[in-house]
Amino acid sequence: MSLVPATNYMYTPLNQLKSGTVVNVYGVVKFFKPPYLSKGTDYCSVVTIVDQTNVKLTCLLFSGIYEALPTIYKVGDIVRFHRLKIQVYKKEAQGITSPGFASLTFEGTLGAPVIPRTSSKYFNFTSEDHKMVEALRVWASTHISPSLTLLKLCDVQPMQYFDLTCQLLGKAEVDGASFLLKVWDGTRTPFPSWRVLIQDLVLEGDLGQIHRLQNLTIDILVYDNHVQVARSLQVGSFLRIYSLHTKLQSVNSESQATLLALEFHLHGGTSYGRGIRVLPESNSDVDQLKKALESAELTASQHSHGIYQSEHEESFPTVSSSGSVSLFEEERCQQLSATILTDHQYLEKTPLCAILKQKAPQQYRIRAKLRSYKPRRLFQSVKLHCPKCHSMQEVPHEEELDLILKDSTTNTPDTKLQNTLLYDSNMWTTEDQGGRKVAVHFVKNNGILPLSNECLILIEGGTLCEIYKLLDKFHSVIPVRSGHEDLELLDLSAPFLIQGKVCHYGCKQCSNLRPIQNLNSLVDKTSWIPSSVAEVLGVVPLQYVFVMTFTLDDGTGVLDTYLMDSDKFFQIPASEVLSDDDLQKTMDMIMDMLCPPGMKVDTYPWLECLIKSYYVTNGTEQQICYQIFDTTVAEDLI
DNA sequence: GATTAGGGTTTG
Repeated sequence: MSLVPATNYMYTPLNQLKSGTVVNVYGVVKFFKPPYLSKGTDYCSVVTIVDQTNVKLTCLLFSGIYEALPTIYKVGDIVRFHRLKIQVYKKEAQGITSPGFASLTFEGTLGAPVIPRTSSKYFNFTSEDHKMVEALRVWASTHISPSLTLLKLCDVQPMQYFDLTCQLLGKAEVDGASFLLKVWDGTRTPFPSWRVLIQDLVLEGDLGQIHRLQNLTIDILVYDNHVQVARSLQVGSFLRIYSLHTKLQSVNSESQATLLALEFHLHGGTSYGRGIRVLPESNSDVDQLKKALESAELTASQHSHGIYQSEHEESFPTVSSSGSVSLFEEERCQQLSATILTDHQYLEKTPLCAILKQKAPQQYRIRAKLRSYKPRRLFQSVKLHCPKCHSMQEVPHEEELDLILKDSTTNTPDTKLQNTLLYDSNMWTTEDQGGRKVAVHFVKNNGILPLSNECLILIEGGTLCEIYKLLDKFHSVIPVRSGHEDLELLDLSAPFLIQGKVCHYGCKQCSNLRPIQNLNSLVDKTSWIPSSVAEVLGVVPLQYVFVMTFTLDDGTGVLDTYLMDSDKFFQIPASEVLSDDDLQKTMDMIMDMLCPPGMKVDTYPWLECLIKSYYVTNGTEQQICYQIFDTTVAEDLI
């Protein structure tokens, strides 16, 4: 530091920037793309900062040297830029590196030590800088919401983007466009990770460790521009992977059971800061991660030692409850169980300890208690499932739905498409909302308008609130827009049919939309059965399902099993539960009955269940999963 | 010496 002549740097507040000037600035990172190789000659990092003036500045930072770009690990970090050029792009100020650009980065956490991260050999750092950093920390603590995207694997949900801090255990070439990373963070995902098929020999890493950690490891596929970065990573290093995408996939296995697996993708491109950054051992998050890994490793090795022993024992014979159970006893058991079987009553009961030692696929009848279940919140357990491609997605929230409807109906209704043989039309112009036009088309039955409670209406430009109001009076609503020759369905992000308070969605991948006029081919134009409407419109309807993990315990062993069910298990339709307070209360009641809060496990009721076992395959190893089937909650509980 | 990218998720 002493080699640098004492310079008094002036820092320009972000609300006083002038185009064409070169300035020094301080700011809190609001958004950033970790450095990546640009299509030119340099590395690039895009960083948006904000300061106490509440003005944002997006900066384009280029350098031929990766380390010369700011070492930002997360949103909330504080940066100091020297010699940043201000220019105007799309009528807004923009920062760009100018000759001699240099940066310092600090942790943004209040109270954390103020240690600059930089690759500069010599830099100016005074008590004034110290004060600047602390002032920004204080300001940010009340003006910037903490990032919610840094998640542990145990907290990830199907279908989300998040940032993962992890250790690299293995890597493998998959094909030119994708590369496999095997990582862990010491916690277990709510569903087992998918296993990407690779040739055994191409996996680089400690195979023994990967095998021992089993489902504590996840498989991440990285694509396109991330492949070469991934290829260069050192096994054992600590990483932060930004904007990692999860997707829950169900695949029908040989045993006909549905396998649920969580996929992890780092898609191509750098949108939303997608990328990978190596974290140094000195990073405080790495410190915490290491502790979590150590304790998880300990548990895993104990566990794997147990499995090792059991592999050398004779495989456990299927235990029948008492040789032959009398019919009377059988009935009594059924009555005492909170769940009953809807088929396969002839199967004999198997203790969980025996199931845990057997191969898949098998079907079992068990009697156990529900120790715990996930997710705990009802709305998190309801998903949309495509019976054709088995993809799983979240149910859009009402606010989301409102936006989807707004976004997909920007064009005004075309009067040429109104009043056809299929429907009579009416159009309104709203007064207070900038003249928004709403068209409603009343679908006729053989040229005659039916009673309103049997009438399907097509609506253009209506808000969710307006649609709900119309549903009080009319049978069903289909949101549409004016196409070139016919009214057409909106993008399948929007429901293709709404009845009561239930939105019926279609699968974007499997549907092949057909013209609205095809509604004419429906013979029955009064009952509007969703599956029939879907069929004539070329929509593959998504099914509402409950997806839950039940941890079952019968005193001999503990088993995690999945439940994927539309209405048979709880006898509550998953499609209606989100919009019906009474059904929600019933659901909560059932769950409290099956797994009473604040009570000892001994006092929980017994559940009689049928479960299927099946394999999740992973080139070198196989993991067994279990799913509940043909079981229903006893009626006297509902 | 200019270029790179110019925040706003893939569709594997």
